[in-house]
Order: sequence, then C-alpha cells, then structure tokens
Amino acid sequence: MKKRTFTCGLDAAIAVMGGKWKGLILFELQTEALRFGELRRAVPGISERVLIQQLREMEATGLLHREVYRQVPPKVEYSLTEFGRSLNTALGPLGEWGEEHLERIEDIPWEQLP
Amino acid sequence: MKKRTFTCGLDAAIAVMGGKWKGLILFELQTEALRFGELRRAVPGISERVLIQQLREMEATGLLHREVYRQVPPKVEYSLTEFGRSLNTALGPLGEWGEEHLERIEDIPWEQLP
DNA sequence: CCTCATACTTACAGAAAGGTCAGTATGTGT
DNA sequence: ACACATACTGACCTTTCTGTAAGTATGAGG
Repeated sequence: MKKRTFTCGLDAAIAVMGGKWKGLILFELQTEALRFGELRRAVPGISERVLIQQLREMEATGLLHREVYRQVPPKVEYSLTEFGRSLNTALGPLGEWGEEHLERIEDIPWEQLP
Repeated sequence: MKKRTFTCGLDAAIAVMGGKWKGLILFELQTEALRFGELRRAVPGISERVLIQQLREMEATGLLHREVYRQVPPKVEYSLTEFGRSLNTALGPLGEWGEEHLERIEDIPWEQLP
C-alpha cells in the first residue's frame, strides 16, 4: 500500500476495508469486543498470520482499538472505534444485499472464472 | 476463485464486488452505458488487461451486460443489469462514508502499513 | 495497398496476498 | 522442574493479482 489520492469516496472506502477479511472482522466485532483467539474461531478459514496482519492494519487505519490486559496467559481484546462503527453502519446495506441474493451468488460458477 | 459457501451476506457481497476495481467500474456505469475505451479512460490507472478481466468476471456474475455492435472499428458497450444496479444502490452508503472521511483516509500512513 | 481506430489477446514478469509450520515469552498450577 | 495457555513472530513457500509490451482482426478511407 502506497500513499495515494482517491478518485471518489467509494475508492477510499474500498482502500480501508478492502480485501476479503476486513469486512468479516468488522462484522464480528459489531456487537462486542473479542479476544484474538475468539476472533480466529469466529472468522472461519483465516490463518493466525493473516488475522494479525489485518488487525494491525485496521488498528493503524483507526478502525479498531487494541486493549492489552497484563495477564498470563495474555489477554488482548479488539473493539471497534467510533470510526469503525461508522464504517460498519455504512456496510449494512451491502450485507443485506448479500443476504437477499445469497442463493444467486452461490450459484455463480466461481470455479471457472479467471 | 473456487465454488464456496459464504459465512454471511457481507462475505458474499465482497466476493462479488471485491478487489479494488469492480466498485469503481460499477460507479462509472451507474449513469450510462460506456464503451471499452471510455471505461479505460474513466477508471484512471487500470490497465487494459485488468479491465477486460474485471469486465468478464462482472459479466459472468451477472452484474453487467455486454452489447457488441458489429462495426469496424468495433464498438462494445457495457451497461449495468438490474442485479448490478441493485448492488450499486447497496454501495451508496459506503461511497458516502468514504466521501465524508476522505481527508482522514488520505492522511493514513499507507506507505508503512505491511 | 497502406494506414487507422477499436477491442481485445497473449506472453511474460514482478509484486502482493495468503498459507503452513515452527518457535518465543511468561506467570500459574502441579 | 515442567507443562500449559495465549498471543504473537519469523522463515519460507505458493497462489493470486497487476502491469508492460507486443500482436490480432476488421472494414473504411486515402
């Protein structure tokens, strides 16, 4: 990712929540803060390495807050910031659209696309 | 892309419009059908190869319609389907969110992220 | 014939994203 | 002394994405 200007609001939004994981992470955090391990179990298929990477980036962009509890074994909680909550709200209609058209989307022959 | 099931509507929506280009292409087509060359000029920074790839995928997922006019030099117009228009509507709030927070998003130190 | 415009298509290479797996640090409990 | 749980961290590799540059096909116009 390089310093950049954006062609429109959608372009900027996609830069912030782009990739296939960040949307799901936001979604999981919308109701409550979660620990690292809880998030890993909540987002099926993500690897530890990638999850941490995504969390770090989202922390850097101001979408979420990382709270470390000085305990052993360690406990780290991730929660949405105000910024993150506002993005989540903006993603609402997109999620609903996906729900509405879920069957159609699953029927797309993904395996033979590019 | 493989055949897959989705964990939620947002997951499915991201699979359909994911990547950094499809959202912009939808955006450009929201008011009128465009020819290939017009689209290339409208989406700054995209290469021909990637634009065609994205258009083919979006055609395959049913987001847009490809109309070939048998002329020389060739003329091909791309326009949104009803499905594409509905996705565009769902993306509206996300685009507005990006507009609202554009400054903040541009100020993010993208160059030092991962 | 030669050039032009348009919409691709192909070959290749480099960059970025994603995955696997092993290892680290540290108080607590046994 | 030792295993345990948690949250990472690093090395390494594979897959996917993106870009560059060149070439193809076609009929019109000169």
